[in-house]
Amino acid sequence: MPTPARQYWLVKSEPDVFSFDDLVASPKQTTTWDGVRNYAARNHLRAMKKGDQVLFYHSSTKPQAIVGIAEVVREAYPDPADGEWSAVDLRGVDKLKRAVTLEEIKKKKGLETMALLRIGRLSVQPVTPKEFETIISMSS
DNA sequence: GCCAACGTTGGC
DNA sequence: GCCAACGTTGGC
Repeated sequence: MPTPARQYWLVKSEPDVFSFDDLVASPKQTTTWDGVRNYAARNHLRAMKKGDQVLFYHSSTKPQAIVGIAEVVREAYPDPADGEWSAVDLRGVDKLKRAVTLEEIKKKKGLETMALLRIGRLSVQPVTPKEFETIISMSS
């Protein structure tokens, strides 16, 4: 079977609760991404494949920004607290040299259609390869 | 199965 | 701290 194309995602976290630095400081830089209780978000979790790249976004903080890149290291399995829901394991890969703020994303041509801007409250969302690339280019 | 009430997210 | 957006719950 051919290797499937790598997919891209974005997850939100309140840094006061769990920041990207917390992820990197975790054993093996890996944590269980659980507690998601929204069906759209759950479906995205279930679609994640090992090796997919995940933008790590800090919400409810100043400034809100994408701060790092994580990677899916374990595909969806039952949420430890409630098996009806799903969890994945994420490993912190790279902290962005420069955080890409929500304000910059709003202004950037080509990112108008990012789920981050369109679907405010979705905590796990898909990102297109082009959007991913643009964010990376903005971070250096 | 509809929809009003309620709860939560998250930008401002 | 406010409140808009919107997902979820529960009565009917």
